[in-house]
Amino acid sequence: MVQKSKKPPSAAKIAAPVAPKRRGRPRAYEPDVALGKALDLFRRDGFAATSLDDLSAATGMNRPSLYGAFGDKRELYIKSYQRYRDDARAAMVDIFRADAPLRERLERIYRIALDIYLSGESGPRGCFTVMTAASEAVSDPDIRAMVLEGLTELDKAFGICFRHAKERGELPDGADPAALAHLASATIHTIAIRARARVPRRELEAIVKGAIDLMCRAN
Amino acid sequence: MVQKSKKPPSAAKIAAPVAPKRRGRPRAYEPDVALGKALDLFRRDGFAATSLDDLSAATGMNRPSLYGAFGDKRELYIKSYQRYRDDARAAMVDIFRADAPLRERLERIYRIALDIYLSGESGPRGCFTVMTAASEAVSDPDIRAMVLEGLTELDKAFGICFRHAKERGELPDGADPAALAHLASATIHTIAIRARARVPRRELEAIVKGAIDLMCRAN
DNA sequence: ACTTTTTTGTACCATTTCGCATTAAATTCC
DNA sequence: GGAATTTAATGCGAAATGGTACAAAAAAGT
Repeated sequence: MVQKSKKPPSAAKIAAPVAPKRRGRPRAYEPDVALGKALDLFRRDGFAATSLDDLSAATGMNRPSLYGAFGDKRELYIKSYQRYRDDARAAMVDIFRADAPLRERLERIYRIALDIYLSGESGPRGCFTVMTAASEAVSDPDIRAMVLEGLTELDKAFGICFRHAKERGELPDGADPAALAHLASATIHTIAIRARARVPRRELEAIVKGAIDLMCRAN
Repeated sequence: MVQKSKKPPSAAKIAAPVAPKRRGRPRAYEPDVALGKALDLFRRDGFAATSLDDLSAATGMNRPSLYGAFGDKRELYIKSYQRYRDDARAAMVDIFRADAPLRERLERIYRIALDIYLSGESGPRGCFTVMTAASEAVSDPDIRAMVLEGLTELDKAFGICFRHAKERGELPDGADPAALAHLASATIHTIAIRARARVPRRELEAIVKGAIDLMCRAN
């Protein structure tokens, strides 16, 4: 159950990613890259339209291995979503924490977001949080909770951003950081959706620019 | 192939919805209400997770009748989407055309939108355009075109709204109607997504209020 | 060399899914 | 009343789907 139950208890403290000398037949796949492939498929087609055969083919693992490594399809979807969130957070956290002017921070956040949403060999894949909200979230309480967490996490990050900017005098006194944060999230959501409709990057950047102009001049 | 090939050519000009005296066994269903039921299902579960059996049960039509009336599953989905768009347009067009103050128009539009997104017996169903963008739009060009049309139609309606308001002096000279329209659409999208994550109406209304405040005070 | 452990690979099963072929029913036209 | 026409109802069938049983394979321990 525990993520990394590799090392025998007698192992040295230092080594974590060294070869742990597992007992049986070695794995023919790397769990991390396999999960990445699964995520790619789920992001493109969604939960219901992605079959275990598809996943098996994409990961190179046969079905029993898939099942043994990640559990059933739903569990794999959940793990894929967590992986997506981890990646997205890792890509943005530095920018959210950075001590740069508001406009610059927003520009960098949206650039990263567009990179994520527009990537994909067979068309742009959008935002997995939005996709999951649009599909499984209504019927599956656990997944819905994760989605809600993803949405509020973004709201909060933007909220801190705008509160910080207001304290530094980058925004007028009347500015409402919470409302601005919701607008910043809304802009994320709208470009994620439009990306999947294959709106070209140019146009999405124009939408972002308009939104940033409004948010930076808010009163 | 033609939508309404009911009347014999000798029929009177006046009568369109009167009983057309069809030749064979009468239909046991009303196409309009059946399509409405199908739309309900598709909106809740999406294309892939809705089976023909589900549709058959919900509409009361058996599978061959479904097929005969609407074509295969994909065609039924497309017709459902068109129905959704028609309904949504019908619910909003009067407000977009009305000659009321900007703030009031926006408030009314978002109230209608929330009504649509939050309705549904088994949980809120969100916006079908957004759902379709999040699922079939990447892989199906025809559906993608419809989604894109839906997105731009909303942008345009809001655009006219803001341009009108600017001409009437409700917005400062520096205001950018196109950018505001994108923000208004973004607000639609964000509440549609959050609705499916079961964010309560109260919170959605607060988000809408914050957005309206910003849009009406835009400079 | 033999046992133990872990993973792989093949094959299978029950169920679901979509689509259609065929027959039975209900209505109008003659 | 009988032919023609349109729809309903039953049910089939081929394929796909999620999941698992079971034996072979590959490594470490003894």
